[in-house]
Amino acid sequence: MIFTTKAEYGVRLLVELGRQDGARPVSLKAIAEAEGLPLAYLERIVALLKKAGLVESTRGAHGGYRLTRPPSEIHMDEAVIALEGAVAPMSCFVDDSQDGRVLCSHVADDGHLCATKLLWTRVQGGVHRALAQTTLSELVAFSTSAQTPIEPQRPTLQGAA
Amino acid sequence: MIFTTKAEYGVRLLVELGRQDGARPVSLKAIAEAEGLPLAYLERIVALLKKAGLVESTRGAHGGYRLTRPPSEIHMDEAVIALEGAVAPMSCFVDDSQDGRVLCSHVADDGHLCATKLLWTRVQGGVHRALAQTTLSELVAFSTSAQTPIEPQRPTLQGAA
DNA sequence: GGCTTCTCCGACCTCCGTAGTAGGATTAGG
DNA sequence: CCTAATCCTACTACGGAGGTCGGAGAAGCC
Repeated sequence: MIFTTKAEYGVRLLVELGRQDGARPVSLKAIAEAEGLPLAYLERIVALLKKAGLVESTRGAHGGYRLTRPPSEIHMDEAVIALEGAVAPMSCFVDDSQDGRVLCSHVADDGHLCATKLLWTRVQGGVHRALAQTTLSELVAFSTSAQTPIEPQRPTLQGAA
Repeated sequence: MIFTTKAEYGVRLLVELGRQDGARPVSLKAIAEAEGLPLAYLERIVALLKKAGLVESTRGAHGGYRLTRPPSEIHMDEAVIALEGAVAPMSCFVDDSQDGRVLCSHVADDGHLCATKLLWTRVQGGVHRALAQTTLSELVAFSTSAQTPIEPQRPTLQGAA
């Protein structure tokens, strides 16, 4: 169960942008060198972020990329979904949660539902919650060696088991 | 971000075993036919569950597999870890959480930490929590068309955002 | 004892997505 | 007009997912 490097590189790219003040655009080349990532590949990744409206670009000399919003308003669920596509733990997992019914593609041969659907739904909820609770500004602060706590800011009931 | 079919098939296998009373072992062939899964592939998957001590086997005629514990005592984190290996959202993600330090393989070229580590740690926590809160007995109940709520039994503070 | 029915085990295969490259077209400063 | 940058499409290599095959042990049953 892993994300791909698209998510990894894309998030690092966003952090790199978030570290800047945003006055001037930052070129991909600078980011690629700072993070040690392949430039040509980053181009494809940043295109996903642009399509999602998270960054904007300026072409030509002294051009580059800039965040469209302050880092504190960028939640990572948006970013990761833009980079990875829908976050679903299983391929048969279409998001039909809005109508309350839980169905699967291989529905019910002999009268019983696909048991894993319940599990994957909960997992997806957990992932989505973790992503949504994390903002880009937190990652920026964390990366600049500040001691951001791993646990998100919201108090949780359960003792971590 | 998906699990593989190992997790899918393995969980369905466990549910199929949990649906039985556990008095007699169930053959893989019966499970494969009931779930419509390839028998030869299931063999490899159930071996993972056996190695993890979740099922036990009886060889020979009328043999098969059986749960080693009642379904209510089988939490899905154990099962999924047995099936998928460690649940880490990124390949560079080694679990060094016990010593509190958060480090990554590509540590810090120019003085700042790997920003994504914070994010993946939270995601992993969310996944792990969702898995640990779900027991096999819940999945069994769910699959037999009972209306198990998607949200786990624990009351949660946050409104689902 | 010899079937049959199972678990077990390792080697093998195929396909597809990930990760990355190559090469260019377009846009904008200086 | 040259250079620095984004943009865009096609191409490639590699590894793992997903599955198959053939056979070797184990245990019940006649």
